[in-house]
Amino acid sequence: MTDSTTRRVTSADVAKRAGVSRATVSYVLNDTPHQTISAGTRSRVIEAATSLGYAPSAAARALRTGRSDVVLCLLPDWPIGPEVGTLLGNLSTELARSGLTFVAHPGSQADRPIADLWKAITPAAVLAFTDFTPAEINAMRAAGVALVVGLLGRSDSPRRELEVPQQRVGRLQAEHLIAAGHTVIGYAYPDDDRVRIFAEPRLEGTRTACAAGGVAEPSVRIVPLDADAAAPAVKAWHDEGVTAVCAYNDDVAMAVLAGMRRVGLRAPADLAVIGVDDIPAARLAVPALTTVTTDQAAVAAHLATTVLAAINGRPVAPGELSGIVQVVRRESA
Amino acid sequence: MTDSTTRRVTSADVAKRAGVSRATVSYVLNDTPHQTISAGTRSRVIEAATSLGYAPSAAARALRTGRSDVVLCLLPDWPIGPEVGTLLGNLSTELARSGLTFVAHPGSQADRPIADLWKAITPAAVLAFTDFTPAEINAMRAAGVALVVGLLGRSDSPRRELEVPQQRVGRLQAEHLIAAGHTVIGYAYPDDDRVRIFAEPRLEGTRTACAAGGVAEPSVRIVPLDADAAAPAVKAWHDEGVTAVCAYNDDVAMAVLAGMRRVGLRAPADLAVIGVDDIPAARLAVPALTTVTTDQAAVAAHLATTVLAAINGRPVAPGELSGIVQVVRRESA
DNA sequence: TTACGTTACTGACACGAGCAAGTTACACGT
DNA sequence: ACGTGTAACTTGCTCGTGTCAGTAACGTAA
Repeated sequence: MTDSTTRRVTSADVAKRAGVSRATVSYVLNDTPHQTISAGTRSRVIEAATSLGYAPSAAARALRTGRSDVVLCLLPDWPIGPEVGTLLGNLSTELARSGLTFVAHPGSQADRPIADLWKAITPAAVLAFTDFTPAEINAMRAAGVALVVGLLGRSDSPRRELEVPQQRVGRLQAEHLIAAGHTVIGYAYPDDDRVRIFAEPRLEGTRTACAAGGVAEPSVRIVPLDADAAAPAVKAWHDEGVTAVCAYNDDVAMAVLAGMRRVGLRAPADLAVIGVDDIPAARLAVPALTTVTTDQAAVAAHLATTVLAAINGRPVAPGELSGIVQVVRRESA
Repeated sequence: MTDSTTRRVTSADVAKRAGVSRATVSYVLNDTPHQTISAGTRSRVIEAATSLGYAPSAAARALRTGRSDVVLCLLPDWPIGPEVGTLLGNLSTELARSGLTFVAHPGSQADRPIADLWKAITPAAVLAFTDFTPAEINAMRAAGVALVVGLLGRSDSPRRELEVPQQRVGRLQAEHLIAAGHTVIGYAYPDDDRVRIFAEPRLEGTRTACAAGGVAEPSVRIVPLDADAAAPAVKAWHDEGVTAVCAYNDDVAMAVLAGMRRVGLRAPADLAVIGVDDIPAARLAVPALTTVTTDQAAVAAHLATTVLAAINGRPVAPGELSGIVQVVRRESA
């Protein structure tokens, strides 16, 4: 029965109800170390707090401590797919377990100088898919942000937690094709420049696998998401003797399939194709698309522990990332 | 050259630099009404603020005013597609233009009682795709949230800003098919119960269009995202005399196409199919998928003005929503 | 007894910004 | 000269918390 005119319940209300001072309430509710509280008082405070439905004001807390319990994730300006969506969802769940609130800020950073953004939220940590400049990182640190992570980016950035999974994706694609006996491999690179930060590490992984498997460097071609535009690339590969291609993702893989149809080639006989993500359309394609999935829950869990460790000042545990990506074997490769 | 040890720049710093009191700084920077400030002072304050790189602490501001300039959007627990992604991006841009910060909270509400969430952020407005209970709405109102919007939901909810666009989508699908001469229409309903809030208004729109076009009620069948599972539904439609189906979205539409392939039917000759969303895979399908797109930028703009109006206490302008959805004509219908 | 330590608290300040109420200084009318 | 009005400020309180520095009560040892 919350009355509309009711003011916010503050810790002073709890204190009055429990017959103690506000400080005591704070100590009890935060389990402040080196503060001795008698069992009786503790339970009285807790009882009062729950019965009043007390929840501390995040604004006041943030003002006092200089940081909030919000973890801010800056999303890239290109449309995110369902995979990134589930990754964020899992990450949110994982962080919530530790009392952190995860929020994402969509839209290009150009909208609003990102400076304003983290000043407006005062987050405990900031994650972003792209890089930060050293100046930006310093500014955030100074403003009380405990952790700044660029998930992907230039090779000189300190932390790039998503880099390894992305490379493994590309590696696994190539390994699958090489194991199937292919020796001349192509790489279908996306048309959209904005996804370069994802595409580069994947391609890198494919290159690594080719080198390790004693196979020539992959032949990289840009494949637009259009049958007519994809056809020339497919034809060029075929003329080159390429028998299998790793595609940046399932959309690009489907563009390759569409291009093949235009040129009169059949998968996997003339050209094997393997995608990434396992979007719903992949299993419905003709032929059904072989692809690589990532265990987003596992990645999220790893990311969450990294964030938590950094916020609490503990050393960051080295991630266990094996088995995080897997091939979904269908017809196209 | 921001030194790492530098503390946050406060309005007191600006005041000192400009040689005025803190209050004056506040008045200048907020254009407080009924406060007269001389031009000289005003420019000195502004100069000091910009040269120091001052940005007000959101925490302090939120504490004082009782609300922040954050607009919180609760995302549903099912994976969001690229369309919702761009909608959020546009909304973010649109709101940023008015000084509001848009953030999204992914993950199921079950993670964390939503009460904690808005207490932790103290947003100016809360948007959600699903409904709120009246108790939740009251609690938020009491806590200073200016606006609570359930974008979709039960018919007795006050505001459902996304309802109309969704209905128009379904209506436009059917209108397109009826205009092409079809008289027996099916509706391919999604397998996933979680998207029901989107599916219901779309189906509703299709029903409306059928009634208006003098055509029988659409034959609704659930179509899973799997060729084998979709085949029986397709066969049943064909036996029924259905010549065209509206699909919930492009994924479902592609499942229908896949099911048709299993059963040996061809689109659009034996059965016309129309999807929703125009995902990249739609144009790459065989046959290329006819579909309906929504102008997410326009929807975002409408949503943004609604939010702004409500926050500023102005009456909400009735939305101009015609021409927001359009058919992308390809081969399948 | 005094000195000292521990337990279990309380009082008061600080965080940074907004805003009501008070204070000058100056112009204007009578 | 004196009130009145207004432009152009400043002083000081407030929002709700976390936390440092007390302090009273109660031992306990010398």
